[in-house]
Amino acid sequence: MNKKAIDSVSIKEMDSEDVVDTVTIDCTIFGFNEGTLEVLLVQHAEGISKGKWGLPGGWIRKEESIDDAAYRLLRELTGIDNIYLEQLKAFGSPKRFPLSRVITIGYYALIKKEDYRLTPGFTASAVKWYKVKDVPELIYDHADILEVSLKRLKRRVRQAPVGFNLLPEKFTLLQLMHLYEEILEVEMDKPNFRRKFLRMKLLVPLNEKETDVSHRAAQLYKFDPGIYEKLTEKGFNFEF
Amino acid sequence: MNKKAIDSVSIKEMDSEDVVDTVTIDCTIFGFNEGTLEVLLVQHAEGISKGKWGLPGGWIRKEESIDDAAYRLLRELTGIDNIYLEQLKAFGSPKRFPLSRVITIGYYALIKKEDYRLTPGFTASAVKWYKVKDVPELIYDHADILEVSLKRLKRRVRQAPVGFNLLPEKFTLLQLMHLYEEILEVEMDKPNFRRKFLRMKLLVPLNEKETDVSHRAAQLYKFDPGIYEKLTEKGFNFEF
DNA sequence: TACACTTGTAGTCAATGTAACTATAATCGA
DNA sequence: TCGATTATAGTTACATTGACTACAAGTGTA
Repeated sequence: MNKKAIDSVSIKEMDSEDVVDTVTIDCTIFGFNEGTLEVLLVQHAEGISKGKWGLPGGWIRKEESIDDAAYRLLRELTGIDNIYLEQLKAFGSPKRFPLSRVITIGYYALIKKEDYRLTPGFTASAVKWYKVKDVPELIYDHADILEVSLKRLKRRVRQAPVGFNLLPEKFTLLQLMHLYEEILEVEMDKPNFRRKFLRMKLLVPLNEKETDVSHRAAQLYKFDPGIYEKLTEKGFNFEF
Repeated sequence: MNKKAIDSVSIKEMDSEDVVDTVTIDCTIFGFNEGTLEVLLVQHAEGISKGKWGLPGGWIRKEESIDDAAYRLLRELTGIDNIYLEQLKAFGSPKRFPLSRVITIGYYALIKKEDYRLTPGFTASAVKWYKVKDVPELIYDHADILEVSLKRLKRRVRQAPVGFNLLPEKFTLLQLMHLYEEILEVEMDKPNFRRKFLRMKLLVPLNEKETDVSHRAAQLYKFDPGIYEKLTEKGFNFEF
């Protein structure tokens, strides 16, 4: 099988044949920008899907675990090392990939856009942030994978404070609320949101306020890593 | 690769080489018996894992989806057709299977033990129900898969009424409560449980009561398939 | 400088759900 | 008929929530 034809994105892997050749990884990378949820898509430069957009992905090396492969691919694409990453599930329709039987393992990642920088190795093919509500047609079953990612994110965000991985280090309560509103597609009440979130002691108020706003500046917060970890493990229940 | 050596359980598949040879399926099958949660394990009859117990599994045919493969394997093993089945995730440590690089896709299933019957094709190798708290050492990474299955079941049972798939058609409120207690490993209060569950209108009281009990007979219920479906999709929130 | 406007933050109140109980009803076996 | 056992109903104190109102703190403008 000609891997070059299959997936022009996984440039680094194409040189080596030392990969599992029936299983790939595809990853939905979420970012949050000015109140809007976005995904990172790549444009395939050659092969049968030339010109079309898809989720970034690649091959698994024979000597690495699938999680390691996902981290590696993400690092290669975004330059970020400490990333929030979770496996979704495997996608395995027999016809999902037209040239041969390839099963793909879906992942989704949450990144702080401020940390993100495009790495040189990838500037060859186009890479672009798309608003989730505005993605173009995707190759293969990537629309499926994106949809499952979104559902999973919606569920996850109500059970653990993973949303923070999309926000900058310092943020206001309103930013946080807008994040939840955007992901869950609901409208919330400011005072109630505030009360609820502050009660769980996850947020640490900083000695800083917003700057450059034309109204009363809001308190900036960061989150308490200890409580964050506890809540991520134990989970909470965030009903709206 | 000699598939016979890898997994003696997937007898039916061994004859055919028309399978994806780097990916398997392994399935945790849960049953509920007299207040205890059980899993169905198989004993490998030959190969490197001879005599050891593991989760039932097998190969994926080239022309079937992975979900179809899981259903097929389950049907072959249990004789049940309409089974509750959900994919867990893929497991892919490079060394999880000693002979070659094989990635496995974990599933978990819930069955009503009354429906279960062992099929002739499988009586060759030993098949046995084990109490979840009493499983023997398992091959490969099957202990991992079982652990993830249990975690998933715990989470799922609080979000949708999937627990019913483990109960017989007709059941009492107390049986239902014991099921939740067993899965979630908590103790509950009868009156409160009753009130909470009845309020969601999921249960339909039958014109029948328990028989052959040496105390006041309890009302028998079945669940309302319409509401069941709605709740399974929409989810609920069952905190205890 | 005063005032309007915007957004942040605090507090109120009724409705709802829950945990921990107590109390009563039904049934069986002795 | 009585006592034991389990089903089912009801009570109460309490916490959480949603929908509000009110006020504070800044900005920009007349």
